[in-house]
Amino acid sequence: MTESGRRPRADARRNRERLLAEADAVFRAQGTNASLEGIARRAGVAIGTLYAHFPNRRALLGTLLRQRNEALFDRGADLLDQPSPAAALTAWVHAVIAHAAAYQGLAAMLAEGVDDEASELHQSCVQMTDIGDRLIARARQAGALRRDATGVDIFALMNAAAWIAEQMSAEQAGRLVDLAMDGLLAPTA
Amino acid sequence: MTESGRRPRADARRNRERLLAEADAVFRAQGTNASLEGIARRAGVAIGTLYAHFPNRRALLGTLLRQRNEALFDRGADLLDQPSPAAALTAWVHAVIAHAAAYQGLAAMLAEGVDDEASELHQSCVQMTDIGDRLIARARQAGALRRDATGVDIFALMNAAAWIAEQMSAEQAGRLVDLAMDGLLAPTA
DNA sequence: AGATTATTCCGAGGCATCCTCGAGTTGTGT
DNA sequence: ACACAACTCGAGGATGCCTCGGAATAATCT
Repeated sequence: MTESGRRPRADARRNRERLLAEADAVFRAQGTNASLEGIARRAGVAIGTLYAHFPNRRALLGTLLRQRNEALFDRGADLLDQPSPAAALTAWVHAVIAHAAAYQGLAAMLAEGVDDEASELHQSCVQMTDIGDRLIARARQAGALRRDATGVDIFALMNAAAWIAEQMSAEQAGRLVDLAMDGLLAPTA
Repeated sequence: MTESGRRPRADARRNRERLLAEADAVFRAQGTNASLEGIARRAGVAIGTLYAHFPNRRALLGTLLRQRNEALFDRGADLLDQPSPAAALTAWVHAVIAHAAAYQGLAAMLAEGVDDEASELHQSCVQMTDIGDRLIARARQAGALRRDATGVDIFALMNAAAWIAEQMSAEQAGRLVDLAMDGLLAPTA
C-alpha cells in the first residue's frame, strides 16, 4: 500500500479483492458496524493486512460504495432529462433510499459524511445534494412545487427515510416520503 | 435489588441516586452509547454495583426517562383540549422532538422500542403513538387534514426528525417537519 | 452493645472488539 | 539466484461488556 504508480503485487491484489468481497457480504448481513476482525478472518487474512489495505472502516465502506454510487449518479443524470420534473424528483428520492438499504447503518454514515469534509463519503454526499438541487430547480421552473426546498432538504429527507426503513420498515419509510412529497409538490392537475 | 417490598438499604439508595445523576450527565454529554464503566467510575462505584441496580443500559435509560416522559404525556393530554387541532398536532411533534434531543442516540432507542415489546421503552412508545392517533382523529374530524395518517406515521416522523437533529442540525430537522406537516395538513384558510 | 443475617458492594476475569507496529515473509525485476 | 521493496502477520495494549463468588456492611434481633 504505497502511493507510487507501480502495479501492486499479485498477492496484495488478491487479498484486496477477497477483503472487499467478504466485507460486502458481512456488511449486508450484519450492517456497517460488523466486526472487521471477522471480515479479515473470513477473507483468510490477518487483521493487520486489512488495516494495511484500508486504514479504517469508512475507507473500506467507501471503496465498496464507489461502484454503486456511479450507477446512482448516472440514474440521477438520467432523471434530469425526464419529462416530468416532479416524477423525476420522487424517483430520485426512492432511488437513493433503495441505495442506502444495502447495509444497515449506511444512512447514518451518509448523514455524517455531508458535513465532515474528511469523510471518504463526503464527495458522494455533495454529489447527491447537487443532483437534488438541480432536480428541485427544474421542478420549480415547471411550477411543480407547492413550496421551496433545497438539495440539502432532499438529502435530509432521503436519509431520514432510509433510516426509518432500517429501524421500522420500508413501508413506513415510504409513507414518510409520501407525506413529505405531498408537502413539497403541487397537486397534479 | 431483591423484589420484596422492604425498603432498600441506605447505601443502596444513595448509590442508585448517584448512578442516575452521573448517567444523566454522561448521556447528555456523550450520548446513549457512553461507557457504563465510565458512569460507574464517576459515581464512585464499582461496575458490578451498576449492574446490580440496572441490569442493562436500557433499564438505566428507562429509569432516567420515566420522569421526563410523564411531563411529555401530560403535555400531550393538554394538547388534546387545545382549540386548533392542527396546531396541537404540530406542537406535539415538536414537543417529542425536543424530548428526544436530551441524549444523542435516543431516537434510535425509541424507534427500536415501538416494535420490541421487551424493551423498557416500549410502553412509552405505545403511549406516544396513542396520543398521535387521537390528535390525528381530532384533526380529521375538524377537516384539518389534506390526507390521512396514523399515530405510527406521526411517530415515525417525529423519530426521523429527532434523528436528523442529531445527525445534521435542529434547523434541518425543523425543515423536514415543515415539509411533512405541509403534506399532512390542509392549508390554513 | 454484640451477634446475626440479609443485603449490597466489589473488582478480577472471560470475552470481544479496535488499532498499531516491529519482525518476518514473499513476489518481482535484474 | 539475489536483493529489496512490498506485503503480511499476529501479539499486545486499550477499552468495553457483563458475570459471579467472596468480602463488606447496614439493619435487625437479643
